[in-house]
Amino acid sequence: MFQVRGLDSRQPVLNVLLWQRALEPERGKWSLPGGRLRDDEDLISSIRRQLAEKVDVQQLAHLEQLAVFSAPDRVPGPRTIASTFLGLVPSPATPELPPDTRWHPVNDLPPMAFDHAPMVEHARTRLVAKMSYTNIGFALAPTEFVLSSLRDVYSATLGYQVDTTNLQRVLERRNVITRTGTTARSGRSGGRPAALYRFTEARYRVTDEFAALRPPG
Amino acid sequence: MFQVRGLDSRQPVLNVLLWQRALEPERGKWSLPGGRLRDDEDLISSIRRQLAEKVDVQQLAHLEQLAVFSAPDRVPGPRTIASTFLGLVPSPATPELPPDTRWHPVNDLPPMAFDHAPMVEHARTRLVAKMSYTNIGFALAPTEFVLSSLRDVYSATLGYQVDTTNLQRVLERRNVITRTGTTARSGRSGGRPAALYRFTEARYRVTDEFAALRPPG
DNA sequence: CCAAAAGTGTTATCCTTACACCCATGA
DNA sequence: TCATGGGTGTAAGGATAACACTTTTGG
Repeated sequence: MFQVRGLDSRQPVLNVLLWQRALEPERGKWSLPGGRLRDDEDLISSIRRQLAEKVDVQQLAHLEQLAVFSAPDRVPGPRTIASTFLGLVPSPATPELPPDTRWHPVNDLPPMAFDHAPMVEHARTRLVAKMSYTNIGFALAPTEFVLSSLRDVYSATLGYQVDTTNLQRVLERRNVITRTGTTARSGRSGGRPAALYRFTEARYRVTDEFAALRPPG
Repeated sequence: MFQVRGLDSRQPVLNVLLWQRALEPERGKWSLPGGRLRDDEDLISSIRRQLAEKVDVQQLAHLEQLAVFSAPDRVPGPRTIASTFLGLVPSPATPELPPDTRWHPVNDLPPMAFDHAPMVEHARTRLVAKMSYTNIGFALAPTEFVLSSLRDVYSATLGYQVDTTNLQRVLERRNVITRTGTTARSGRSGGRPAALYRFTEARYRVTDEFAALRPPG
């Protein structure tokens, strides 16, 4: 589960939700949330159930299947196969967390249990790719937002500075974002009030199969 | 497993290898090759083992994980989860097939067992997407080839007519294909002899994250 | 010499980045 | 009226599709 955190600060950062193991093996290391699949549920239902134990699942705006990790010795004990998912939580949400659970910046991960570090890396790669040619940003941004906030969401996720002006035009041309018509109040230090936007659709969609958001330079 | 078949004919076509069920349930319908995972192997090893029973696995140039199908009732009997893979066989290869196994054009599938039809559709979508921004064509094309053959491979896979000239320049600029220096003999009806090419790398590689092969029009 | 197939040159178009400039607001 | 951020205009660059034109071969 990813979320862009610190949208009000100067440097918002993409975070991942981790859970610290209380027992051996790998005690003290951090894990992705998850658990066993029951016989009467499919993987998506299972993941939703697992996550419900950690957070308010209502806040999960997107959930998508990723790779399967199946090395026979990936965890000690009986053979276990991990099917990983990408979950996204919109930015202003602040889910209640159990005490053993914390958000961690993806660029500064703590010691990770088993093969969970490559899992996070893989998930981030998929997310970055999809920011280019889908409207997946809806699942990370607030329902209504100012362009500079959206730019922060994209910058934090992609890992490089995005130009607000061009982001606006690219997303407007693709009809990914829409003006609400209202404007936000200007900050305490003055400045022109910004127009409010929302995502045109609050459902995952491939907006332009061949589109690109290129890094600067 | 996909292969472009009929490269020498006027209209080469993308095919998928299917196997006809001899027993209930779904007797007579066609299945993707596969089988159960053993405790001491990971998914890739397992798939290679399963396929070895159908074809010469040496001819498998690319193998890649796709989606997991996990609906509890997707097959009758005990709960079974299917992890699907995309396998590619280069074009001139003609693997020996068991009698219950046949190549079928992906655009004209026979009655499919269980949820195997959407599996094929999903695999083809992934393949088409990857033709644009990776060198995955190496796994479908002959080791050495003439540009018009490569155009046929791309056309069959993508499902629309590709322009030879532009394909050449796109792939050369990305350094995906290389001239061998030799030329093929011209056909019986005359014509200038064509230069032979090969793929620069015989390993899967993302060549240009933001590249596109757009359909005509 | 002609048909056929391969290969090259050139243009038009589209998308995106970069950046200068204008606009609206609070103090 | 000035600083601050928001918004628009415009130009430049890069990649691709379209297509006319040239080259090389067999009959």
